[in-house]
Amino acid sequence: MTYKDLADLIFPNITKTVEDYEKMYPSRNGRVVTRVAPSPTGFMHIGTMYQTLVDYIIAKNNDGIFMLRIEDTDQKREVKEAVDLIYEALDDYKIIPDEYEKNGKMVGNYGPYVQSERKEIYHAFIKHLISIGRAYPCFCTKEELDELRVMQDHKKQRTGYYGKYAKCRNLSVDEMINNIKEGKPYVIRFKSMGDFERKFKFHDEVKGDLELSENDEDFVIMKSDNLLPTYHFAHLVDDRLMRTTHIIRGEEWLSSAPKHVELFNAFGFELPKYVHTPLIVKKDGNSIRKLSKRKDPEATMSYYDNLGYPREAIIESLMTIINSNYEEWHTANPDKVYTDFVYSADKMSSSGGAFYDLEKLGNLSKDIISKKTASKVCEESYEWASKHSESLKELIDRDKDYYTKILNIEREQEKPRKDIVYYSMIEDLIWYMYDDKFESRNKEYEWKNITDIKEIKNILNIYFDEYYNPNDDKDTWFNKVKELCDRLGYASNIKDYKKNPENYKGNVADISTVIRVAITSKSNTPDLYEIMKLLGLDRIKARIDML
RNA sequence: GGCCCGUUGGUGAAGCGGUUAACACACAAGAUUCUCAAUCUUGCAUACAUGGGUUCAAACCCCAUACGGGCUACCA
Repeated sequence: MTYKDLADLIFPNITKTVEDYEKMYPSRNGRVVTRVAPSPTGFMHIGTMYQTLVDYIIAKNNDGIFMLRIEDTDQKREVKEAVDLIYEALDDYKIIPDEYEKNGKMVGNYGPYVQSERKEIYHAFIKHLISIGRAYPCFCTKEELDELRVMQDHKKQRTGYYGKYAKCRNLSVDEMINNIKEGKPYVIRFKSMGDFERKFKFHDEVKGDLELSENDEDFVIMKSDNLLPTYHFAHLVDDRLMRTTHIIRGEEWLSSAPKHVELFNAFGFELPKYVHTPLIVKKDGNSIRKLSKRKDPEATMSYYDNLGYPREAIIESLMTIINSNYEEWHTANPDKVYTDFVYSADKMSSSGGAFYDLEKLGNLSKDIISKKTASKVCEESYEWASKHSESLKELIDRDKDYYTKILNIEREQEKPRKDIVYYSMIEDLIWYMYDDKFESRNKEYEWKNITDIKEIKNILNIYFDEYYNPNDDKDTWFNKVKELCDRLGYASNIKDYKKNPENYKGNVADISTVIRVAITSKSNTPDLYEIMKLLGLDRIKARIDML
């Protein structure tokens, strides 16, 4: 019996060869090809988004092709609907892959793009390996492997299935065939020819030139339960056949790179470029760790959606981690889109992990929102509210025009107001502009220096009877407030007040605060003049009567 | 335990043998026709993990130590 017989026994129905597939998926003539390859685990991790951006940028920079491939070889972890979630997330961020598969519809000629649909292809490659004696069935049980590990551990040796410990590699072909015929369960392992003591040069686009030990493990390439390949083997087959030129993946893969190199060599395939990106980490007390979906809500893209950050802000903040010179570039080129930025792998931080800074995100975000027009903010916040906030949606629905005007306060000016960080905070910022909310929601007036209600009413009565005119422009409006100050014994000029506070009952800031609080109940609001204009005299009077 | 990667101010991060060690966030003070959000100005920190080398010269090169991270699965 020969290896060929063994291969035929294991894969009797596989007739296509590696060469056939090589012809079916020809080289793409030097075009850059990247791919993001998430597993459908039920949520979109921020790290996946980060990775995606790198893939996307590299493809866009080089007029290349960006693919989305679903890695669903682990059926135990799979979650229903998770695939849709991935498409949705990319869609939200307007990152449209050039090649992908959705609802059974395939876009691109190098698919299928879902690993569970590629079984036959993997099998053809494995069959080839078996027939040349570079892969073999392993019948070791879970218990045996555990035992081996414990033993190696005890002897202080490297754990793993390699060299003399790889006992199934020494089975004769006849024994293997007999075992299979007896129905013993098995996995397929790669037969390594490597020597752990030997080093080879490996170039990583981020880390530079490295020296790694050769792989000597007979690692599993096909699982026993679903006959699907492990990541290592799928990477080889998929990225070869899809002609991926740049493998962008997290740093955690660096240590298995020797496996991949040996695999590519075994087939005589040219190695793609590897871009091992730092992980997104966070500080947890004294230790640093990967962002985890269980412990860190901010690890999941839905966290940002729920809060209502504009997507550009997320992209922007991720881009600054990807290449720290991005921010500088963007200030120099404010009109360009982020895909115009030229990514360089060697500028990527090679240090342990990248911290995702929510504070920085907030800063970026309010800057971005402040630069949008009021109607744009209206539109986007409405879209957000439709999914996440019934009450804000209701408020907008009442009168879109009025809502837009509120958003427009201090917006159309050289340095627009920056107080909205994300859309979910809008309602908290503007509720007092709605009469019913004002009446019901807050009876606590935030009076500051002047708290005597008689004095307050006195100030307001005089102001509204004799000074306020809705038709005044802003300068006139403020001058009248100052006139009122002078008349009532408050300093209209703060500098004067600071020099001789004992000469006055207070100053113009105190008077402004009284008006502000009476009308809005809050001591901090945007420009009072604009608020009063928007509210109109009747509504203002009604509010003052409520005091 | 073994193998690999890393360590620059409060934080992220430039730097690639000769720099006053950028820049951004945060922070502090002052300024502005009202509060807040901003904006402007200024400031800010004993920042190159430690100890040895190599060199006329080291954050940058080499070696050790410490610390952090990753991998060490029929998970990706």
